[in-house]
Formats: sequence, structure tokens, C-alpha cells
Amino acid sequence: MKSPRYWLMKSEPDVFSIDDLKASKTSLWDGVRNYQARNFMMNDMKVGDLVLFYHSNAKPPGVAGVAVISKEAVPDVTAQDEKSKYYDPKAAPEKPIWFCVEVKFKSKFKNFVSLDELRDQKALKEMLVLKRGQRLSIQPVTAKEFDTVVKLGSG
DNA sequence: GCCAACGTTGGC
DNA sequence: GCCAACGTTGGC
Repeated sequence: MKSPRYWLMKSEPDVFSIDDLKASKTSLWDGVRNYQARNFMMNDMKVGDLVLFYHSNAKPPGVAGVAVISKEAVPDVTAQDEKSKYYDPKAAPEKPIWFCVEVKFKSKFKNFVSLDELRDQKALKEMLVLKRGQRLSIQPVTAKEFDTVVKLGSG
């Protein structure tokens, strides 16, 4: 499979927002417990890939800024931590199940691009995040979609 | 807080 | 390996 260069990653801003990423500069994208999303991180994400940072479960939901993949996937140690809400008893240290990439802050949009605005764009008709029932927390995005969203965000 | 749409689990 | 029950996601 040809590796896509653009992604959308969802985060609940109450838990981890674009401002949190801005403050910490980089962050491991841990806590992903879905195999499809994990496989994107493990198999397809390369350093330098660009990411639309999406605020889910927010008012309003939408894209808040851009991040870049800064490290390829490593085992997600929160799966080994019994006290973590992401603890997974099936994941042993010598045989990790879950992986996470590191993302680095790139920019926060001047204009937050809400889900409604995304829906208004003809160019984004095929965007996965707009599709009914699409709940994956990590999704590939086309170059055209990425550019369209960045343009909206830059105002 | 509701609930539709999925994903996962576990009994058989 | 089927599928019902349960859990989660995430917009509304």
C-alpha cells in the first residue's frame, strides 16, 4: 500500500487539545485501542507526515490545527500500566499489542474549522470524517483535502 | 444525556 | 465461527 502523507487524528480537547500539544511541543499519541487506527500508526505513518488535529466531543467539533509525525511507532507503555485507563492486561512488555507515534506541534489555525464548515465544502465531500458512522480516531486524508482544510484554517 | 453506528467479547 | 450482548464513539 502506498503510504498516505496526510492524516486526521481525533482528540478530545478536554483530554488533550491543540493548546496542550503546543505547550508540550511533542506528544506520544498513546491510548489508541483500535486495531485499524493502530495499524495506520504502525504501518503507514512516516516521520514528516502531516496531521490535521481534530477536536472531537467538543463544542463545536472540528479541526484545530496541524501537527507533524516526529517519530515512528513505538510500543504504547500505557497498555502495561495497571493504573492507566488505557491498561490492557493482554499486552505484555515482551509482546506489546499497542503502538503509538510521536506527533509534534506545527501550527494552530487562526480560524478553527468546525465540522459544519467542513461539510459545506464541495472539495471535502469524500472526507472520511464527514461520513456517517465513521468513528475511526485516525484517518487518512488526501492531499487535496488537507490543503482545503489548511486554507480554511488560515483564513 | 440520548442514541445510532460500530467494534469487541464470549457463550455456544 | 456465529451472533447476541455489551461497550465505546462522538455528533446532536
